[in-house]
Amino acid sequence: MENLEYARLLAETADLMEIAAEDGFRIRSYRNAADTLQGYPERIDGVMADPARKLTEITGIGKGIAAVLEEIRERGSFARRDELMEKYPPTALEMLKIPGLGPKTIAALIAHFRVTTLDDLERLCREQKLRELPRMGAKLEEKILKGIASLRQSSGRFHIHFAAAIAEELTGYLSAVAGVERVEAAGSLRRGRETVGDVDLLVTGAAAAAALDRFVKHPRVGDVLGHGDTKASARVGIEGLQVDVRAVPAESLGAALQYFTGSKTHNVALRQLAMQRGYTLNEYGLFRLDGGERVAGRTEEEIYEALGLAWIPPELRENQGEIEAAGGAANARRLPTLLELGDIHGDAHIHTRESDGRFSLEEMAEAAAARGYGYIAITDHSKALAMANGLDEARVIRFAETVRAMDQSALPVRVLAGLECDIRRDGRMDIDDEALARLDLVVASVHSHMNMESGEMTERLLAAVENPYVKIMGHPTGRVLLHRDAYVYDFEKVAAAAAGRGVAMEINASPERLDLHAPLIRIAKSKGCRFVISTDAHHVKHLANMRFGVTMARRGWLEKGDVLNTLPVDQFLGSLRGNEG
DNA sequence: GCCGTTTTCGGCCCGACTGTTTTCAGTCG
Repeated sequence: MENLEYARLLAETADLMEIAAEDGFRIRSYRNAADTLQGYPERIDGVMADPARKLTEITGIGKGIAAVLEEIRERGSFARRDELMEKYPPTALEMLKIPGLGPKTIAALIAHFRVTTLDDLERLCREQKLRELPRMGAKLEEKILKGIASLRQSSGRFHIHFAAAIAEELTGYLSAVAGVERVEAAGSLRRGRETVGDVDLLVTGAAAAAALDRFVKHPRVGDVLGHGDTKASARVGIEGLQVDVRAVPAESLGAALQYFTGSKTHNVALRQLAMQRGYTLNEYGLFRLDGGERVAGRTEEEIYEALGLAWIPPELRENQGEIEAAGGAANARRLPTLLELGDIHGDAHIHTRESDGRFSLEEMAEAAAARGYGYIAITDHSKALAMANGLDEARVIRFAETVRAMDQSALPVRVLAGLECDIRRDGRMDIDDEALARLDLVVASVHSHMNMESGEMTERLLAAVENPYVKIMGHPTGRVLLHRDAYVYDFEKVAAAAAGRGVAMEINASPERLDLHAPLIRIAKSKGCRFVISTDAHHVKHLANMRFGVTMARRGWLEKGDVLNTLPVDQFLGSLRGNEG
């Protein structure tokens, strides 16, 4: 079993324990252990199989949780979890995802109304029954209804890093089958959508059909939804992500990739174009309307070329002007030369143990060097995030001095002194200017009061942009994928102000945020904004999330020149607000 | 439940807001 799955069982149990009002410190231990496992560099299964190793050597795992992990390994669950699952409906965990609904309220609803499904809960809210209970009222009913609606919308979708990991695992597994030539992921995963509903894999080679048989026997495959000669479909892992594997003849791989990559609207537009030019396009190739002769299909490039287009990178295939930009004479084409991961030279939003990160400055610098970066900015939280042990003015100043005093030549990369400073309700910074002035860069972010009225929120962000020390707007819309919507404000107005003041927009590469997303990136660019792609890493392994931020930038049509952290450190610093020229 | 230890039990993170009250429980970050 994967570490992630152990972690998930522990975290879910912690949620249920909270509803059961068990001891808070015990719950935290379960959560800590789950976090530890999630970030643990080795497979836990391997540690357990090794008689020379002990689980309790891992910090955060003691005798109790070690026994739980052994039990999970043997039978996939453990006693405490089984009891709680028996006691509460599975929807209890779903309900926790509704913002504003916490364990206490859920426990009360279950005890009083015997709620077992989201439908039950929805009906109770519509019938205004919740207000019969103490401390519950109209606002809560409204909030829950909204939450259920957005939960329904997002259910069945998965974060991109999760889908990518499964796709990569299966690609390796299927590629190892003798007689398989190529395995390619298509679908929204290939386009780099921030969440995906299912994964599409295409397999070519003499043994493509054998690969389908192998796929359904994969140890993590659960329900097999279908299994024929050319297609197998199954749910993978305990999360149940649907994966479709298709056997494709090599001569039509390009056509199949094009077809299954989509998007639907891109393909509709492309087929219309094909029609105008006397062709018909399907997953087997591009054919002449008169006579049915096949003119392309082995590669995507030859299909686009036959239609008079440059090859369009999958990230752009959303029918947002990419077909027009790819057309015309070769020298008149307007497709951007998209940014690539290798263009990135530094990471400008990183947390350490000073606030809520899990590693030291030196360890994060080491990990950045391993990625070939030249610099990082350490940007821990400011004091408004008390729970994250945010820095107050004195600690900010001390931190800046510590970084200045460091022997930078002894560090594996250049380390910049930064801060992720909270934007307060009134738009002022959480830290006074005198302290901010000591830093190399300030990322300004909203972490509170996310439900302000649009006009007020706009004013708040405009005020933040006015602070002379703010260099970057952190996760500008505040959305948390599959969990919380963006806060509402006049983005164009704020983007225009940021462009005017030289404040860069962050593209937060954390797979849970991916904020900004493509449509807003294009708006910001049209207003003259520049961008910084940052991982918001709280763990050394989070630095690898940069690829998802780059994908987001590509979806937003960005080129190397739009992104400041493609520059070497001195030019990067020089390009930030107030340092230009 | 974990950790650290003055080895056998005490400490573990908390400030602010919201909606409901009329002094505060629940939620969030």
